[in-house]
Amino acid sequence: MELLERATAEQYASWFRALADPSRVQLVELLARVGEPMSVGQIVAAIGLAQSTVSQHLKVLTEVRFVLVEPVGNARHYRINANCIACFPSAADIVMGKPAPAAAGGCS
Amino acid sequence: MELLERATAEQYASWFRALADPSRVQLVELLARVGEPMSVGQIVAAIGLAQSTVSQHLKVLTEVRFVLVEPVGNARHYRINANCIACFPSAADIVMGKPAPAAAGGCS
DNA sequence: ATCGTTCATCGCCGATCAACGATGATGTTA
DNA sequence: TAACATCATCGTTGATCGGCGATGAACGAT
Repeated sequence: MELLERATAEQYASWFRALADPSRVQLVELLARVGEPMSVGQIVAAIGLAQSTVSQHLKVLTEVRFVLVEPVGNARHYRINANCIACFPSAADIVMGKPAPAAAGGCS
Repeated sequence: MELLERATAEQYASWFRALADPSRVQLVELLARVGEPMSVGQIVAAIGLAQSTVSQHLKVLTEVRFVLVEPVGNARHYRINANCIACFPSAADIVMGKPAPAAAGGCS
């Protein structure tokens, strides 16, 4: 009756936690729908939260690599990481015992 | 530049939030691997947390219907809701704009 | 060099969370 | 009825979170 490795469980949990907030869900959906990179200013205008708040959400999403950054001029362009989204462990994956995507932890 | 409906985003977020804790990930994985229903006592023995804590986690998981309950004697048997797990919205689903599973909110 | 723009970070606050022990509710068994 | 077993709920504590305004760092333009 052993358990899923704690470190693995924490990895999964951190991925889920990144999407455990409605604003971040909206943010991800926005970036995915728009398709092309967006600046923070554009995202702020679309989301309707303070700039600092948006920046914080973007930090969370980039840390788990759901979102990628690219500095352009003095701005920063954020875009969806289609790769990581695709390899996101759905609950079904966990349940069915599929191995962690991309060799246990690395999302390109 | 409109957004994903707020209520929809909150629905998704609540699903993700249910798995945003490593102990609950372990719990779900355990129930899924074992396959058959487990009593709270069995789960407590396997997880190694206090009974009240396990009970609380089970409440969270049943509220989003990842887990189902069935009273048996004076015990309660918890088991994976394979249905709901299968229809769990992966990040990819959100991104690709798939409709919410099971007519917007109902998991059997 | 001095603005103005763009964005990250800091500090704060109220709210929520995870964990626990203790208690209560419910049903089984003696 | 009287114990006992099983589990949910309550109340508390310390930690984390989401939001904001303010400040600061980096860069382009004047």
